[in-house]
Amino acid sequence: MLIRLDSALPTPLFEQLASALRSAIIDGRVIGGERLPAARQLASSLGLNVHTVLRAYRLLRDEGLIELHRGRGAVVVVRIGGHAALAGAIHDLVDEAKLHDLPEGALLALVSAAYRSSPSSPSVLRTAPTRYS
Amino acid sequence: MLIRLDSALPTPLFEQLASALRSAIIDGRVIGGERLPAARQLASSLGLNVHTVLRAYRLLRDEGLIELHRGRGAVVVVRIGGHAALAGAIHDLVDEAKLHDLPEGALLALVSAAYRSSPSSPSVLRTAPTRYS
DNA sequence: CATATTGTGCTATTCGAACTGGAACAAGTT
DNA sequence: AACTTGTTCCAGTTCGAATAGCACAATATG
Repeated sequence: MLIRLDSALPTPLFEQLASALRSAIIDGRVIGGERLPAARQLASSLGLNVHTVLRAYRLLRDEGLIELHRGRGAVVVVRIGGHAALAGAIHDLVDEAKLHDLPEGALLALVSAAYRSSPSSPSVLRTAPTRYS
Repeated sequence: MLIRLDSALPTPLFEQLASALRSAIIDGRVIGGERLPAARQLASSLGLNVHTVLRAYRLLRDEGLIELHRGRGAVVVVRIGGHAALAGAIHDLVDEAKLHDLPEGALLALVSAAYRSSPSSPSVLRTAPTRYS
């Protein structure tokens, strides 16, 4: 597993790290049950602070992709059937978006909006209902 | 068009506004050639600063969804064939993600990573190549 | 049992970016 | 000419990321 991090990018380091690991898990390059390196070890390998690595690990744990145990480290969760369908759907969407010359940010925002369409709550209402055009 | 904004959310106001307009365009609820309300007018309607609205407009312009002209306002770009296929691909992906109980942030990060897989550049290399288990 | 390993929790600090806001300006419309 | 509308420059303030150190708890290992 090759991990490239760039502190100059706007994306936080812990997010870059989590993203690399996440993609590896979804793509099946890391098998369920496999153990990730210890946080302190990975931190010194990448020249990062332990907290940064642990934050990435905690993020992946909250997403249900890995498990964290004291003394045991981080272990990839075993998923039945894997994530092939998900990976395929992602690929299809990206292809379609590039056909439309849609930038990354716009695509992400659209996916985000669609994700929240179903169950989420708008919570606080800042403005009164408005109509235009 | 009903627009709900919430300054308490972590998402910036200009992004919330852009997101609402973007979804409306992609979903076809706003037709190509149609004119969006003037920035100052929309700002006072929503209780926002003009900059916030204009930043949302500028964002949509950079994404190729609208055009901005002084004295004329913001006009939705006319797209041949519309965005039906794109909207469908987004819907499919979100469904698949929810089947896997994948949180929104994780989904967005995966899409982002897939988007950059093809042409992007890793630029600066912060760490030496590393291997783990 | 004793020791080392590994994640958890807490507090604090520094740094930079991002968001919001005000005012003047430029280009187009009427 | 007057008005409308987006553009630009500048400033203030808030917020999060990253780092750091330390003590603690649970697990593994000998």
